Amino acid sequence: MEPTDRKRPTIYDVAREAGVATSTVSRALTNPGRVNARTRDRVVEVAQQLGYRTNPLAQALPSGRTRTVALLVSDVTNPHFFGIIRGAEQQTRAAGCTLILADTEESPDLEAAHIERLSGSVDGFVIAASRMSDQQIGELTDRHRLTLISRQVTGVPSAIVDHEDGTRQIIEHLASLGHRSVVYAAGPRRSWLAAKRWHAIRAVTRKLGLSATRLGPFPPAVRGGAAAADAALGQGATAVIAHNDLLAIGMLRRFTDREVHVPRDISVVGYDDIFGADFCSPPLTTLAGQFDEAGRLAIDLLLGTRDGTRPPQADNQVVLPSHLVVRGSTGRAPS
Amino acid sequence: MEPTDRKRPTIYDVAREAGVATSTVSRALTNPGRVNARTRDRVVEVAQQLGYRTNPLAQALPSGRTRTVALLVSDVTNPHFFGIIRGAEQQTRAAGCTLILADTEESPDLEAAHIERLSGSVDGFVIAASRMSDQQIGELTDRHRLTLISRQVTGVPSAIVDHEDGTRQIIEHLASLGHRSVVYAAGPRRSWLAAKRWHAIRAVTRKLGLSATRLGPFPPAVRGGAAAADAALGQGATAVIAHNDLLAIGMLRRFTDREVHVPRDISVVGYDDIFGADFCSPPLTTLAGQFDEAGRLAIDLLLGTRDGTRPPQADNQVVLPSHLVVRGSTGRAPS
DNA sequence: CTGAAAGCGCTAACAT
DNA sequence: ATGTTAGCGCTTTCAG
Repeated sequence: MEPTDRKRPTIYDVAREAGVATSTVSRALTNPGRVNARTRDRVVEVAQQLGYRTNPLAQALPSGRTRTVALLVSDVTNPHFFGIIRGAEQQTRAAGCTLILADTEESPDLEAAHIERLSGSVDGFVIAASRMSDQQIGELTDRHRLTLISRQVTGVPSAIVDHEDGTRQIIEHLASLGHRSVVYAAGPRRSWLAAKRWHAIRAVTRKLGLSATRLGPFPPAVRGGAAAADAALGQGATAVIAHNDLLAIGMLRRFTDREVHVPRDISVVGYDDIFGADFCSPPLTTLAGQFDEAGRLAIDLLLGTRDGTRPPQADNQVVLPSHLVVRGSTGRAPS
Repeated sequence: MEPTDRKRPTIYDVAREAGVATSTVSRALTNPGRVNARTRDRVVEVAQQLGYRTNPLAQALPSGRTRTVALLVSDVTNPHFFGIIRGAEQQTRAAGCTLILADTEESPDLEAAHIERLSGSVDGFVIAASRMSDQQIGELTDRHRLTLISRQVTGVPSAIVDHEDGTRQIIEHLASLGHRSVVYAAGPRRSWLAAKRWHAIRAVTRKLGLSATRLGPFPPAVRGGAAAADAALGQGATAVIAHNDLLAIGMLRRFTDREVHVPRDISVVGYDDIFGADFCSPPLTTLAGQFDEAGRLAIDLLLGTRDGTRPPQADNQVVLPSHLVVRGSTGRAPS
């Protein structure tokens, strides 16, 4: 009976106890099949009874594989990212890896800084709603493994929720209620999504013979809603599409304050179907998508662990379906 | 001009280029002051121009310091943790460290599993709203560095928001509105907070001559609200204190469905002042606390980086102030 | 199939 | 103040 060592046992301890070389222990533990079944069993058993735990750092140093991935989000307190975070966390864990979460505070520089800092400690990056330019992202790709969420860049794997078809659903819904024009309360200037959404709105409205106006940009947060609401009112809008639910909720509040009745006087639509969209007043009509699935997919794409059940998309740019959830914030256009 | 090496430069490259030993480079970079100012400058400059980045893994292996901490939360999608997560993330970054986020899904076993898995890759753990028993936590403390949020265990550093004084504020508010009895819609059985809150409610109601009833436990989520609301109604309650805002919001919705008018027929109070508490219908009266500060403090306590401006508390058990935010969900007791 | 030995990039005594 | 020299715990050729 040896004295109970305070430190964790290493492969040396296991090797000695099992009467084999450390290399055999290493193989038995990480590469079974390349070692005799009997020896492997012995090693595993000894490791087990010694309470051996592999040291992830020591493992990562020679191999270069850290079994860790980083998820960068532009704002951890934005409920929009919940689904993404949870999905990514689950899938990372399922792959036996660890997730590092970093908040980039809507700043492309902070994004780059985080990547710089973490490179070397992680196997790859998932960037949600990146604020970097296509070029910056392109340069990063040949230096690091990375996948994108809610952003598409040629040659970079990504998972997004279908904004084009979704926008069509929104516009058709408004048109069916008799609205002849829509106003878009835009998100940040650097936001790829904001540009895409506006683009889609223009395309669909044109096709259906509606008119579209863009206002903003506004901060994609509840506090951005007041200015957006006022601007929309100033335009005499009958229907406004907010860049996201946060902004939409902020607008709802402002309308209430100004005694503008939604949806009697004006209809409001958001994007994302975040936590709260169903219990704000009135409940928000919004475009829902499976963001948790996007989080999972992004990890799969990064780790190369996608199961075969899904057909591989061209260029690994996955587009997830979206659907409009109609609630109380949209109604017939005022006559 | 050397060929542009594809791999990152190491201290060996820097040492060679600067004409010093690797140990000097190491010191110059991590322990300036223990090296001649001139040599240090040279080393730093060479490192800079070579684009040298220290490899965190290699640094962690011999030193044992990973400069990484893990934050365990019971549910990443619960807005209650936003502030905590953001605060912890900020403070971790400020200390030059990295934060790992793990979701424990309300399970004490998953908590333990995460700790087991991450031990060795992190310098310590911050556990928010731990579901583990005092004993389990106690055992962990002599194996790992750890601090607690929203939980107190003797001998373990922690940061909590004052629930006792907060509960007093809640009860006095209700009493001032003429309520003579309160119902507590309890959280999970394993929740330390749920026990504490009920304890505080009993103490304060007794002192003020009100009566108190406990219902539940209910899942601390919006979906738990229906059952809680029905139970409260069954008790003929005039005022109900929900375990947290999620549950309170769920109750609000159920009351609306059942055409029970809040606050005319029944008053509702929550805890935490989460995202959404101000725009649900009616807006929720709730106990607010600085959870981002709790997150920051927990990291400080863990890393030993607390600035001296705050007086050290006994046993490092910090209690943050709380205050009641009165909104539309509370009103005079029905007569 | 297994063992010996050389690192991975950095730190930390111990010398000088 | 700086250089020398062992490691940290694990992986991975390369032999056998």
